[in-house]
Amino acid sequence: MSKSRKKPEPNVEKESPRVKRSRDAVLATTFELMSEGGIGGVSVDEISRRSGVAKTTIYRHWPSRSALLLDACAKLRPQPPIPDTGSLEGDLLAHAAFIARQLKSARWPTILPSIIDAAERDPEIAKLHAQLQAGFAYPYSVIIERAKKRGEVPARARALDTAALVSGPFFFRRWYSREPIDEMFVKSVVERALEALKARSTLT
Amino acid sequence: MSKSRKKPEPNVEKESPRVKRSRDAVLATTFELMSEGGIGGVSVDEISRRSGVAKTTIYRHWPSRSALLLDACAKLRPQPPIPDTGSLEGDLLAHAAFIARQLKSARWPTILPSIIDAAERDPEIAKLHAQLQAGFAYPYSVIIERAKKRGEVPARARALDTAALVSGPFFFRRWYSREPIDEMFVKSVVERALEALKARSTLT
DNA sequence: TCGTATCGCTACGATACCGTATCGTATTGG
DNA sequence: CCAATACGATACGGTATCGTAGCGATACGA
Repeated sequence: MSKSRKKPEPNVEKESPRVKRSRDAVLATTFELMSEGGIGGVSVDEISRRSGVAKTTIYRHWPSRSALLLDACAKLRPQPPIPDTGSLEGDLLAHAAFIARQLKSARWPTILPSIIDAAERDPEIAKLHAQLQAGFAYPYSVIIERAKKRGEVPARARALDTAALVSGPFFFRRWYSREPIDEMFVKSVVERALEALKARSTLT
Repeated sequence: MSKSRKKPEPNVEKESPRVKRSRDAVLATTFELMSEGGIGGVSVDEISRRSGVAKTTIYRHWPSRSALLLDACAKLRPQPPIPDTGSLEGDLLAHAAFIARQLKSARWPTILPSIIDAAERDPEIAKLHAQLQAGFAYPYSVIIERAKKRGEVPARARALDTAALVSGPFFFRRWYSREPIDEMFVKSVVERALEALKARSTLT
């Protein structure tokens, strides 16, 4: 009930250096395996082998493989820098270019399909996916909100629609048609999204 | 070497009714399992249990689990009806609405993420994915080609770009933001794609 | 320095899967 | 009707996986 009294309480806040080493090593290796083989390519035995941390130790820190996976996925949030160029067009272009770059070189685009697949059935993963999606949409909402204050777009403009109009075509190229996302494509997609935002006929 | 001579040759063309029954049952069950659990949710033992076809028989028809999976995936091609309303806008709207409907109720959208995931690493699945993608893009190319003949769009318009601009936002909603794809969204997305097609500044 | 928390190692048990082997039975087509 | 073919049932060997148990070694922190 009360804070503490007798036992020093392992103190979740300040971990012993040893447990931190173990935990970090395991999480890093897990993420690495995820990058290589998706969620399905991660096994506890392999994590143990590659990280040098004993399997028993892994199970001392996480109750199950799923828990470990969810924990490791928390590292996925990219925390993108939200551009602030002073204009809606500048912000959107900068952010779109950033996403396009990430899709080409970052590691999370390799993992995401397996998360989407798992989310299709596993509700736990679905929750994780929703969190990732929210973080992904956040920059758009900031950018649109600023544009509203500047009077560049009507108040009814919806950030998520812009996200769909910009990221949608990018994702399509990355995972479906597998075409490269060149600069021209980024520009024209953003151009289209801007028109949608400023159009009289509201989006949705 | 020559066509045939002595043995009646099992005659791949005209299968014995028994083998057809077995093959069909197995393929149907495989597809069913894929719909429920994605590619990863398919095991030969489970197919055998659920279809009533002995595992030995399954291995008499397919050399491996992968071969069976690829065979079953051939059923995925949706062969969508290509609309011909007489105008580019009508065709695109009709086709977009069809895709939107499929995304909501058909079974392949449940399976596709697992294919995408597998294609990220397995070259065999990657080939299958490319075929599916080609079939998916085909209606767009027919529609755009007709519009070119009518002079509705410049000759440099690219069908795959239109596919990205239309299907991209749909896919985004289906698998990322998980919002429903209502009729308004379909209309506005198609509107945007039309603007892109007719814009002076070329797409890509 | 010394007790305790944490660790590594090895070995389990249980399950699920792939693919093969054997052998007796049922269907098919001539 | 009869031989060839396909089939079902069962069992197997091999591997990979998840999680747990026991036990001795080690690093930390007071």
